[in-house]
Amino acid sequence: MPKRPSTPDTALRSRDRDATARAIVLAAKQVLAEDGFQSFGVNAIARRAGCDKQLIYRYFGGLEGLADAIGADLAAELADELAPFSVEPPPATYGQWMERLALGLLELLRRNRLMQQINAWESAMPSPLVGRLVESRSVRLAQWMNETRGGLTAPEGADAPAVNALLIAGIQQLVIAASANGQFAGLSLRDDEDWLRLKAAVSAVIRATYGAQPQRS
Amino acid sequence: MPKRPSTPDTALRSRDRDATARAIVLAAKQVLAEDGFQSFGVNAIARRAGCDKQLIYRYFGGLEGLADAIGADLAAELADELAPFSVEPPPATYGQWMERLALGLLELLRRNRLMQQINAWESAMPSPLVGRLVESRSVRLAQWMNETRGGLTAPEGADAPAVNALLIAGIQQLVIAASANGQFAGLSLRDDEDWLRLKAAVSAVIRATYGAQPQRS
DNA sequence: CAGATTTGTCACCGGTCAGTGACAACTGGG
DNA sequence: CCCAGTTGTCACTGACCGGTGACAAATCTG
Repeated sequence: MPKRPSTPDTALRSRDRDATARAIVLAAKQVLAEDGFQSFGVNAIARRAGCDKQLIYRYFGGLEGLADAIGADLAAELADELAPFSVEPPPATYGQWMERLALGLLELLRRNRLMQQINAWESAMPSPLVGRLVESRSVRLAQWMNETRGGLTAPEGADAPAVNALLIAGIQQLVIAASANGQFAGLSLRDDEDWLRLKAAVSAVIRATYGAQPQRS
Repeated sequence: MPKRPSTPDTALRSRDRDATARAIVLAAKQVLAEDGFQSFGVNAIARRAGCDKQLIYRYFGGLEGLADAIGADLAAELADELAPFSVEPPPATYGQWMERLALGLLELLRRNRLMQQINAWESAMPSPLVGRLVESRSVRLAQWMNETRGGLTAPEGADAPAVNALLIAGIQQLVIAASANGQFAGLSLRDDEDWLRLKAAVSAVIRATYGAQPQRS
């Protein structure tokens, strides 16, 4: 046979733009989830995707366009992960709703290393790049909250937005810290028992603040 | 006059090793506080200190030694900032103590951009370098907590370590998010009124969880 | 004064980064 | 079959990084 310069059986690595673009998005998500936002650059992503970085510029117009593609990907993913928490019977009180939301968010965030990295990135060094990633996520989350809250309102005297922001921020920070250091403020956060203990504390705080009994009106 | 190659009046920039070392530590703190841990490198610090990066290696043995020097600096600073919260009359209940601690930490952290950056750094990408910065701070804080808590103990039924970690994590995350984005989860955190509102929420949560009345025993 | 030491500066090395232009290899339509 | 367009690769630039060796300038010590 005459010498064929390359790719004897080219069936595997067929020249498929869509497949390559998908591989790049996947590689970018992996790089971000596993190596952190420090490594989120064209070189590392192309290396991981097994293609040339030039393709990132050609197919996505650079990192920003790629971030948009990832954001769209994430929005769909988030919707899927959020769905299980909606099918249960609707909460009877605002406190029940918030408790379910907080515990669900904790569990979801704990198992999703990609979202952890995005949150850490957003906190550590906000940039238009990470902003594009966050946008779709927060929109989808707010939408889910409105759907599940029903007509429930917080008890009078409690500043629900402030209290909820405090609790969600705490959960987010604890998940990030656990992923980074395995503990926070002396509280170990490694195995499931540790997390069960924290979840109990979250429930206790919410019930104490919003009350366990139904609201009037 | 004959041509003198450099520094016509060398009185200002006298060759003083200690002064130069202090200038480097100051520059490093400024770089970290203002530009974030991304910029915490020998080049940026030397540029800001107005000297050559070689001196960082000579006087501190590299970035790690410099971090140790900053840590010592910070420990003293923290002790000064913590002092005002100790002079008041001792708290009567565990909840009062925790409330004072949480609000004090919030205020302290909010006004100290350097500690914000260190916390963000620690969460985003733990490294031996940032570990050296964190160590002295956490030791000093734990010491202060033991001194001010007196003999107070948490009410039975409340998992104080978990609840406190949740609250402190929330405060920390909110301060960082405010510094980065001016808001969190839709809660604006820009002017003093916003912070007053958050502080009220912190107090309300702590009182609801630990109870406003004194503990027995 | 003379020589050694300290203090400070500069130039350079290898490496990684983002971004770009040129080119090779493959594919499909005429 | 041939040619145009697509897909992918490679080499290169310029910038910045951490780190180091060589050297100039000031200071101290005898």
